[in-house]
Amino acid sequence: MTPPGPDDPAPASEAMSEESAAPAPLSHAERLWRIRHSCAHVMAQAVQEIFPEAKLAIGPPISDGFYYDFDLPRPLTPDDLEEIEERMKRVVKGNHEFRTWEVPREEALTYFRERGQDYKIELIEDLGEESVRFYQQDTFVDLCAGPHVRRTGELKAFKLLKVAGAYWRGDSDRPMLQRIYGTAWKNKTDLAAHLEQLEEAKKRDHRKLGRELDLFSFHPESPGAPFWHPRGWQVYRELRRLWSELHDEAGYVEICNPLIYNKSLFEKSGHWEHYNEDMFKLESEGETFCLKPMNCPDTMLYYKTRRHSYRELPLRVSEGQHLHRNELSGALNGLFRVRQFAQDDAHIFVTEEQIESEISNVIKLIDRLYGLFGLSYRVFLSTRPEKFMGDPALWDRAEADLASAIEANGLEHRVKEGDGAFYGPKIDFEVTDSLGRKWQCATIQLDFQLPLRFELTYTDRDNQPRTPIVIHRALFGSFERFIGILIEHVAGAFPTWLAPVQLMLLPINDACAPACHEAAASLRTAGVRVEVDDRSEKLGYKIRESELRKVPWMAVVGHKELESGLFSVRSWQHGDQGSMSLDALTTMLSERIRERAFDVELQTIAWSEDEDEDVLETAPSY
RNA sequence: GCCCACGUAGCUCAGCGGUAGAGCACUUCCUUGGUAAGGAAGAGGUCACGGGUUCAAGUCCCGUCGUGGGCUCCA
Repeated sequence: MTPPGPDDPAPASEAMSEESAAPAPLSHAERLWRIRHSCAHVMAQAVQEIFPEAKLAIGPPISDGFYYDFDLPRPLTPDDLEEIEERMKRVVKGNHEFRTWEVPREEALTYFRERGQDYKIELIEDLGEESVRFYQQDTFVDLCAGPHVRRTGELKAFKLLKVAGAYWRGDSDRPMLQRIYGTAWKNKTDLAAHLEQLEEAKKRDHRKLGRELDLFSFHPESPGAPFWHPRGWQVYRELRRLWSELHDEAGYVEICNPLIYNKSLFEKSGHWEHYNEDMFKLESEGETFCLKPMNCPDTMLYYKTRRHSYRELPLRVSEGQHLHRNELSGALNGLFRVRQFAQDDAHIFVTEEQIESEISNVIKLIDRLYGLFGLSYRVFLSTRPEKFMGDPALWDRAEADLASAIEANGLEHRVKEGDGAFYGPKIDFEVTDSLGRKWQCATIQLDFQLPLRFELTYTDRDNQPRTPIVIHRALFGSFERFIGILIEHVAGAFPTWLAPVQLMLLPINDACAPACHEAAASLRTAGVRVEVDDRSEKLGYKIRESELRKVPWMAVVGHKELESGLFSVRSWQHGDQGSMSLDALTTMLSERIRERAFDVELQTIAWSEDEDEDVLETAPSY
């Protein structure tokens, strides 16, 4: 059959509406998926009305919304978005039916050839099916597997958000298209909640807070490398201290290796072949050196400095040196994507039998760590990919060990089939922050290959050399990125133990300042980070300043306090806390600090995340 | 790297061909004040950098650097 033109809807006998096709009740996720997918089509119609010569690429639903890629004669402006949105609303008002029908491959190709829709042609050719499916609403026809909502009138709540460049099929050698992103929900309430969440995210952007709270800065002289200011570095130091304590307790040893290596090291590890482009390189005396992009190869060198017995394993070696990766300039993003950073890295050398228990140990460490920050997380197990190295039987056993280590810790996990690295399976931890955003932080990766490449051995019970297995693992991921996540998670208001300044003493007038300095000295001895705001300003002014700096605790000291010996304590979150002796105040603070109490009330925003998180998994695969 | 946008005082921004502006922050002085901004004065900018157009360029054009949004969540 010939696909119907805009004024020639498909014959009723051949056209099928979703109404008759899908009698089963839809899950919430499925409905959202359809709404978003349908919005993409309506948007494409609007764009095509404005630019009849527009070439359409793809327009799928994504989490929170949808996008569509277009090849257009000129760049889009924000005004264009408004017009497109207006036109979309008109289509919605028309309450047009979504119709669908099968089209034989050749006819579909002819249809799109006549219209110069090169990308659609390529899609059909790549599909390699005998027939494809068309969808139509109002005047707009598109190649699409569907399904969609029944009528455009069901698209009640959407908003176009931004225009971005996107390569056709994500390939930098192919044309750059213009992508319009939109968000769509089942009703206006959900849409408003989502927009509010976006607003809130903007407010607590770590780059903005980093400047406002004087934590760090970036400079063109070293793009992608954070300059840590005293307050930000204090947070960094505190996290490092925590990290060292946890690892000392857990039986790790820490080493400190060089930053610069002859490229031969990376030839041996295989990075030179695969990672070359991402490394910073230096020349010296005719030799090529690289700033190390990861700690594994040089940790292997450490292992090889002497012979090892099976009695030493598991050998847990941590290293937190700075790493450099020459990330694409356009990929840099605050603390989230930097060129210089430190991973809280460790490599554990184990025997095959030790995998399960050692993985379990790492999981416990991660669980303990995240608990300190009020972060919940999910666990993913990635299994053997199609292209892999090593013994399949070893893979199978290792995967089973990883799964049972997860279960032994009472955790649930999802399997990402075939998503492991070629050198071994892995477990990823994805934390959810207070705004419901997900971040992949901790990772545990088994490596069967690196020990072989470096010819690592240990001497087993029977006096025979055996090859150990290496476990790569990081808990925070990188300190830089984790601090960025943390800043946004707590909106800049750190728990007491992490706060750059934990207590601000506020003398009511100049006469009370000396007493404050005395108290400050005593508090510092007790390990409290305290400052005295002894400027000749009014109390209200100083309080405001400390509030804006998100200092968790303040103590007002005036004549009253000096006479009674009781300080007026105020907390950042809850205001006036009544009076307290210096001793009691010191005890209260040092307890919180010692326990690393998460004394932060997270301000969360309602979002429908749990309802749509399975959208992609339950959706048809094409 | 690529597409688009942006770059004016430390920060947030106004100015968009005709002699650089505001608020906050900063400095000095007055004020010694009790739970989120006391008052006055002052200092501070080659308008990112480099070219070009023009009698005249933060303002228009080109390039460079940086920043921001993105660049498979694949019909």
